[in-house]
Amino acid sequence: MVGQRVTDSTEPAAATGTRHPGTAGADGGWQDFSPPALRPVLAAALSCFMENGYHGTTIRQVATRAGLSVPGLYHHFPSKQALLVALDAEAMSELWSRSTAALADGPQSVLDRFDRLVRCLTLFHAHRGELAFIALSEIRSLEGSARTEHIAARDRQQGLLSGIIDEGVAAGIFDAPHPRETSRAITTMCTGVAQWYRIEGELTPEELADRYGRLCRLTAGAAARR
Amino acid sequence: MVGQRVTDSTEPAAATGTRHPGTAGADGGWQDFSPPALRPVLAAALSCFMENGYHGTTIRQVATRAGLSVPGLYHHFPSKQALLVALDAEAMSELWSRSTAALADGPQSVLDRFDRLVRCLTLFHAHRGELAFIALSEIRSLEGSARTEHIAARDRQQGLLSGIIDEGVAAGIFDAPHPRETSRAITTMCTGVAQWYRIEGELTPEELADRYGRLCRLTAGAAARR
DNA sequence: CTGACTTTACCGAGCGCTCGCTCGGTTTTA
DNA sequence: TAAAACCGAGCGAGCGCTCGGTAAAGTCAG
Repeated sequence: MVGQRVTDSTEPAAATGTRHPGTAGADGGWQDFSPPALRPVLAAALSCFMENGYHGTTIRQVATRAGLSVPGLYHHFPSKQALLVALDAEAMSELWSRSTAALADGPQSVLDRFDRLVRCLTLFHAHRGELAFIALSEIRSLEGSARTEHIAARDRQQGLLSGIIDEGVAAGIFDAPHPRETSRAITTMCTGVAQWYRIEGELTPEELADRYGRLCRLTAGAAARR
Repeated sequence: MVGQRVTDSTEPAAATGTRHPGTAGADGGWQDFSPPALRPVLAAALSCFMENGYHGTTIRQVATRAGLSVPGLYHHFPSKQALLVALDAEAMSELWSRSTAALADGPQSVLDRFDRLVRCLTLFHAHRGELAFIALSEIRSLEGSARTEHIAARDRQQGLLSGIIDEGVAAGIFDAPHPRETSRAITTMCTGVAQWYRIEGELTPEELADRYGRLCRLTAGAAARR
């Protein structure tokens, strides 16, 4: 019941996807955030979920916002749950592919990789705030295996940062007597961006990423740049 | 429809409340977290909301968990919304009274007040994680004036920290070229504790507060203690 | 190019169910 | 003996979802 459109919807922007232009794309493209590029029905679902949450949203609201009737909506997605699962998968896979691209792209010193990953996290949560917010806040609305898979993806993602911090502590780059809490704190800071950042606000995502880059270095116990 | 039981429910643990023993109590009591002390119906509602969210919870589930029939539940609270509003008010007022107590209790240097406020935030979100989590994640489920009031309370609360950071920057205690983002990041770190901390885990809230105290000092651009 | 046929994209109406909430009581406590 | 605490039964509304279709956009043999 859950996982058929899901695998389908994972397809467009999957792991190394160079399919759509400007998605997560080629070598250094992890900083390009041109078009949101969600299918219209998913975009409608996302904005409804943002306003009222998953359980607070009715299928009729999503249909109306997508310019469809209820059966018209069900032509594209088999259930309300599938909409959430597709949005969640989109968020997790885009963040993962951008993160791995960011780590691969450039100098490989611990501090360089740390900076790029923090920048990637911040940019993603600023540019894709709504998507990230739903993926974070509606975990408990995911049913059955979808929840398990989300948590696995989240842990894998979190492992990227905590791995780097462990490396940096071992190498004496970071002064962090409790790496687990340090890593947790930095992750929380960056994902928290999705909760308050508005693209219409004073700061561009890039400016924010600069400032958060400095803050995260401090938090990790490294010297601030410049 | 919204705000009648609400004002009633704000009463027990309000501002300077010394009513229930061990609530937020006297001078230095901001670190005492003995009994959760929620009315049983509210405790039932809280655990349901934690599992399924506000909209995902039915009034019948809350009633069953409270050991009541549906009309029995409505004897205590006039609506489902009133349950959420009461939980939210409880969270916000307890955090506020503890925070102001923490600020007043002890040496008044900027760094001392910063440390105590961070400690208070961390302890609260560790000990009262469920309450804080619901208050944070169900804002959009609050209807009408309840939402507005929550946001006002949140801004007031946030003002405590950002005020101290501004002071510290002005005094040269903190090296924070962007105080707004610094303050936002620290708040996010501390409130984020409610999202992952489990009391059954390895760290006691007090140990966590020690570690987070250090991290927050670093983030603020102050020297770490010791 | 045509016309039969298939596929894709959609919709009006409505089913069965569960929701929040209430009526009109009874039992328990003070 | 009155107030407080509680409940069985059930109302109207709205929920997720489906039935049985229509309209338009390919597809392809002749």
